Amino acid sequence: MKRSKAVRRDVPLHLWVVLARAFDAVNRHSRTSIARFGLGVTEFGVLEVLYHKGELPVCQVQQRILVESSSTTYVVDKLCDRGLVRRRPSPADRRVTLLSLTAEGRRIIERIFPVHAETMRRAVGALLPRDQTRTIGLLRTLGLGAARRHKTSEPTSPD
Amino acid sequence: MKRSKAVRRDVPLHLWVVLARAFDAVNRHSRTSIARFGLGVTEFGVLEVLYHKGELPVCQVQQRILVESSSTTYVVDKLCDRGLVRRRPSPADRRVTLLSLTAEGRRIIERIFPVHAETMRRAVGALLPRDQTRTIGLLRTLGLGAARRHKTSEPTSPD
DNA sequence: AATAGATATCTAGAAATCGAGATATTAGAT
DNA sequence: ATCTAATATCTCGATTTCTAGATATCTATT
Repeated sequence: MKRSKAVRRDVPLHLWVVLARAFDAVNRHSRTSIARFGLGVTEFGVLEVLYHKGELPVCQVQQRILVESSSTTYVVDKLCDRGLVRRRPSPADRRVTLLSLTAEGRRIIERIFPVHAETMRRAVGALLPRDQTRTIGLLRTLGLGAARRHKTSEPTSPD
Repeated sequence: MKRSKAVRRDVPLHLWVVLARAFDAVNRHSRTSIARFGLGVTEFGVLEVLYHKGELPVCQVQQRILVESSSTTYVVDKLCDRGLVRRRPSPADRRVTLLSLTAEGRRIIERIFPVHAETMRRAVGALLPRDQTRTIGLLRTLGLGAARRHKTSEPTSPD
């Protein structure tokens, strides 16, 4: 399969294209898998992080599920309505709201998580374990670098 | 920086998390950069692919911009309204609609693309060129494998 | 040529996500 | 103490994207 001349030569741009494609391909597994359980990816993300980390401020959940704060509010609202998540004001800092799983929420994520995890293990199974580990290292550098660059270029001028 | 025990041990799941984070971090550069020009990422994607590949059927554009067909229709509508893209029926196959840039569309993407490309090169600049090439290879394998697995598991039963 | 299945595009309505900004609170500097 | 900047959460309205399915056309098989 050929690449266009522009991209074949331009390694950084090619990397960006391939990153987007790989994410999309794996993400489709995630979406389909989670949809089986009547949840959206973001809803699942909230349940999952509370399951593994315990009670957390909204802002910390937000950082982990990779959406904007207003979207977080929206999803948490839905989960509260469905009785899977509970809000309570933080005693330490009156700006923050703490989130935790209800008994029902815990029951559900405990049942769902292992099944979904297995799906995702298969989704990335085209890479050998050794290459998976390599890729983790490379993507961590890439991701952290991109995040840092974005943060430092935001307050100042665009270009 | 530590990882939770569950993920630290579970290499495939960790890979999925890191992939999502890396994509998100780089994607923010893309979004911010493209927003400067008063376009959405998907709109930019359409202009870009028509710019580099010339006239194309809607379905081929769709595959490259990684959204569903109905979303493609939506974005193309907007670009046509703005006079940047033109539709015409394919003479060869009466199901397909061919898309191409108008003079105005070409003018805009010609001006925008180099600027955006440079932003994206910087966005992935945390990796050395050598590591960028390595990552491309690994992500290609990962992405193609995931796409194949998803395709073959879709028509049959979920699990 | 007739039918069944695949493909291409689009419609309609619902759902997810974003951006800007309001509000309250905390932290830091003077 | 006071003032300013930063942080946390939420509201509102607009935009984007999805899912499901309608329609038309094409392909392949019988």
